[in-house]
Amino acid sequence: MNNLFENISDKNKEKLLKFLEATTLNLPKNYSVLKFITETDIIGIIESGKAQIIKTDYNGNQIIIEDLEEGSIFGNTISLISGDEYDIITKEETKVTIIDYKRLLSLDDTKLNYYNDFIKNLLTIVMKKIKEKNERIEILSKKTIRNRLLEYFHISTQKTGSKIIYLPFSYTELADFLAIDRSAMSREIKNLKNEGFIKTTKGKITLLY
Amino acid sequence: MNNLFENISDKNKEKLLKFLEATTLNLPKNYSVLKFITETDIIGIIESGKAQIIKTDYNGNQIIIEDLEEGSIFGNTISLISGDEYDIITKEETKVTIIDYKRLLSLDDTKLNYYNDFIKNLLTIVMKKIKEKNERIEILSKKTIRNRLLEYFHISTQKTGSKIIYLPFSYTELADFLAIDRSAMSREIKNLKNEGFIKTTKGKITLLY
DNA sequence: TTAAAATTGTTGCAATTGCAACAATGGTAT
DNA sequence: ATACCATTGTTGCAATTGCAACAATTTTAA
Repeated sequence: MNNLFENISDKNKEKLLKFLEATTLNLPKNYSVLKFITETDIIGIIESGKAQIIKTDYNGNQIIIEDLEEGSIFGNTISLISGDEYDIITKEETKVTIIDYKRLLSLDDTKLNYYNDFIKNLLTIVMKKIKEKNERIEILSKKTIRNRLLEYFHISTQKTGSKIIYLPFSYTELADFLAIDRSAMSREIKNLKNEGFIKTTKGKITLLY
Repeated sequence: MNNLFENISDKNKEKLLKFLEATTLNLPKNYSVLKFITETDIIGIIESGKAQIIKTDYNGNQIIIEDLEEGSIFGNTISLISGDEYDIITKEETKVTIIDYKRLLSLDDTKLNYYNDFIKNLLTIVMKKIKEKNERIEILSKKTIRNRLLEYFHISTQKTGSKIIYLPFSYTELADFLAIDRSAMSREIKNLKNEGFIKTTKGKITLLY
């Protein structure tokens, strides 16, 4: 389940969004989503397109907190966007729906059964997000580049059941995700190849162990 | 908000738990919580005591995924406890309530308004958890020990508004949390002190910048 | 098509880190 | 009080890593 509106008909979805006073934004590439939002407590849904949650720390360094795709949700409550340290930047033309979180919680019309479904869907998505965060924490807890890579491989194969890993992003982005220097990662991948642990083809890594 | 039963009376809490066929376990120190659980999809609530979610990786290394205190919730859905890689170990005498997650989602008696409250509380807690995970990811994304410490300090002061940080755990545990070698951390803290950035007293760090 | 931009590969070198080993201190249980 | 265990501090050293700089390749946009 990846869709906030699972089990909710289009008609009911519309009703619900009206109840929640949802607004929809169509944003071009490389735009800040949050610039258009004035409420303090929101949940956003990526209807189409791609975006990233980016944090800029006190030194000006940026890290990608999360990749957002179609169906992804975000929000200050959900994804820690407090103050001006966080922003969400569209990576392509993106359609976003914004709902007011407090309004969502106060809406207590139990006659609306699709409202219950909606909350449950939200819960499921949010829990899945925790799983993903835990996985990343497990990776980042490894002290060497090699072990981060191996942990990443391990998680991938656990998910797909396959020893072939199709990288969902570029090596540059993988290095960011693993929080290691790209060139050092490149060196370590070379080592793993030389030692016969892996084989690489364009955008694909095959485990030989 | 930290309590799953916020705004729910004791009477309704009891009713709800009965509906959910909840079971309560009283476990001594250093016991595996999951050993006593047969269902596959559960949510656990720490009623009293302390525990830790621990992952053992394929090399046998253990990392602490999360500290659980009174009021904390956990579960395979919530906190990624899949297979035998994860376990929850009590750190003292601990009382745990277990509910069936699927039953929770299928329970659709909208007449029970406290059920809605329960779901909303659950949602709020889970979102808070994401915030915490994001914070840890931000810390672990830093490449040097110094920057991990400074990020940790930064987050602490952001939360409390104070330049005095009361460490919630020992230095040994802090090093684990930051995923760095304890002795190397000790060295870096000494450096920060010598350079006049911080001052330390027992269980307390004061920022001088 | 072609120029520009982004991604990838490579390597030397300095800096940081983990590791190991041990001393010192503090806390706890008997 | 004392023996035991956990936490903390310290340091040398080897290994790993980040950084910088540059070449090669691929992708993108005009």
